[in-house]
Amino acid sequence: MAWDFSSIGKVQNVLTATYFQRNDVVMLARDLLGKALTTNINGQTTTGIITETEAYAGISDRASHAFNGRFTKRTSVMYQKGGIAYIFLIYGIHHLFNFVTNVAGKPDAVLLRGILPFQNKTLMAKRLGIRNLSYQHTDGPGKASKALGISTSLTGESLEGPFFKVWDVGLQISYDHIVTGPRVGVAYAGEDAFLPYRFKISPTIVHDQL
DNA sequence: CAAACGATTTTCT
DNA sequence: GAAAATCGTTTGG
Repeated sequence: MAWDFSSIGKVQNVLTATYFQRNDVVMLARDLLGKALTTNINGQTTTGIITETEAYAGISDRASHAFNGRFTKRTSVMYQKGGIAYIFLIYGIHHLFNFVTNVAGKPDAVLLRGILPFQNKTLMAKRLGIRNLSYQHTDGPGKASKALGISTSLTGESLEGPFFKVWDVGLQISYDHIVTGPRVGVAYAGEDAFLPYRFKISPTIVHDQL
């Protein structure tokens, strides 16, 4: 079943901090699939439909940067109240974007792992250095951030604007179109490496839109 | 201060 | 499929 893109743009509700402050980060990671993330960088707007996420569940999650209450200059934003961005650099190259969730003091976050280019694809392609943009150029956490112009300098910024906004655009992703599995690159996390905290929209559905 | 290590991507065989 | 690229953050002395 293909997405009904004709409905996108008609129902546009901005997700508020209240939404992100809910305490079930795993549910939020799944619920964010199909939502739209807009960035406004240097007066330039780009939007992607969220296609893949991972949940990082606070101080008890061995895969989380905040495991065991680890509090550093980098991770401190995770402990703020939900509704802001946590962006960090990985492998010296990639800027990874997270939605900080839950209330202050509970360092939960949802990692953005993939988007479907939606608005201002021209600029996204330019940022990526690509001629013909397709989903394979935005289907990883580093690639998605690059397409949206996200860098670590925006860490701590609000998800209610002016740099970031998250929209409910009326897309309903049914359960049978969501693939669930273990998180990527967290082999060091022991038992927690096997937790089913990764969610993605079924690739066949996404491919229908290319 | 030095060293090791990544919530990855790309480019090789 | 394996390995390099590449540098800020973290950790240990």
